[in-house]
Amino acid sequence: MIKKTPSGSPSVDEEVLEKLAEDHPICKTLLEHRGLSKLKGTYTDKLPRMVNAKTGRVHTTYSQSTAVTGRLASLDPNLQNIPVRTVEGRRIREAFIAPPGAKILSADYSQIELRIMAHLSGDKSLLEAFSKAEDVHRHTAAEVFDTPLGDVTSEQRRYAKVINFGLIYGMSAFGLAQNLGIERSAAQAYMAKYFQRYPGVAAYMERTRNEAKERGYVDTVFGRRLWLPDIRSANQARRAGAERQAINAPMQGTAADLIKLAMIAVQDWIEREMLATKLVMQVHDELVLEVPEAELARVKPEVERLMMGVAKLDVPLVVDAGMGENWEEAH
DNA sequence: TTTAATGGCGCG
DNA sequence: AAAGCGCGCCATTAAA
Repeated sequence: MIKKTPSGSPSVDEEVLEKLAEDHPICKTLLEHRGLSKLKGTYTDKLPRMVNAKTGRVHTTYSQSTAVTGRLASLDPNLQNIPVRTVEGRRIREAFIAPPGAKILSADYSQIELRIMAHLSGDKSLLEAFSKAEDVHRHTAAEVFDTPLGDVTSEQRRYAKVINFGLIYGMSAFGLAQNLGIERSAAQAYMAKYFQRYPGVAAYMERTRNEAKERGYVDTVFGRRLWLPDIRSANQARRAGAERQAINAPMQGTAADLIKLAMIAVQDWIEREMLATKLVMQVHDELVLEVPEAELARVKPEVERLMMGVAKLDVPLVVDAGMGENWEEAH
C-alpha cells in the first residue's frame, strides 16, 4: 500500500524513501542530500546571519502562549530544535560555546514524562521501578517479555522503549505495529501484556478518557487545563484525536509546569547569590546555563538540587547534568 | 514582494 | 476512517 499525504498525493518522506532504497539506490542519495540540505539551510547558513551585532550572540524569543500543553515555544531562531541525533548535526551543536572563562552547563530531567505517568497513575510496579532507580525501558521489557531483568536483550529493550513512548502519545496497537514493523496481532499482544503488568496505567488511561469526556477538559498536576472541544465529536477521527490529546496533555503539561518552576527557582537563586552565571536556554526538559569557571563548583550541584526539588511527586525527579566548552560537550 | 498552503523534518 | 503528543522553519508552488 502506497503511503499518501493528507492531500492525497503519494508520500516521499524518509520512511518511504528508506523502503524504496532497497530497489533504487538513488533514494539513499536523495535522503543524504535532504539531510545535509536541512542542516545547511536551517542552521549552518541561517544562524550566523542571526547573530546580534551588539552582543555577538543569537537571541531566541520564547512564546508562553503558543503550545496548548503549556510548553514554551522558541522562535526567531528556534533554539529548541538544534540537531543532536546525528554526528553531522552534532557539529552544529558544537558551535554553541561558552565565553572565555566560562563553561556550558546542561541539566535535564531524566524520563520526566514517564515519571509523571507513574505519579498520575499510581501504578505500583512503575512507581517501584523508579524508586529503585531502574532502567525503565529495561523494566518494561522484562515485564512484557516475561524475562528476568538481566536477560533483557537490546532488541527487547528497544521494543519496550517504543511501547513506553507510544503510551505517552496515546498510540494504538496499529501504530505500534507500524512503528515496530510487526503484525498488529503481535502489537496487540504486547499492549495487552503491558496493561496486565501495569494495571494502574491501564486504569489511569481509562479514567482520563472518561473524565475528559465528562468535563470537556483535562488538567496537569498543577491545575492548568487543556480544553478538548472534539472529545464528544460525532466524527470518530476527531474524537480519537482528542482522546490522544487527553492522554498526552497531563504528562507533557505537567513536565512543562515543572521546568517552569525550575526556571524560576534557578533564576531566583542566581540573583539572590549575585552570581555571574546566566540561564540562557530552556529545551522542554533541559536548562542550559553559562557558568564562569569560578562558580562551577557551586552552580552545578545547586541547579541539580533545585530542579529535583521543585515538586514532591510520588516518584523521584532525577536530573542529569554535564558541562563542557560547548553545548554538545555538555551532554 | 508578501502570503498561504504543502510536504517534509529538526527537536523534546 | 484513521491509526503518535507538542512545536518552528525550510523549500517549493501558487496566488495576491
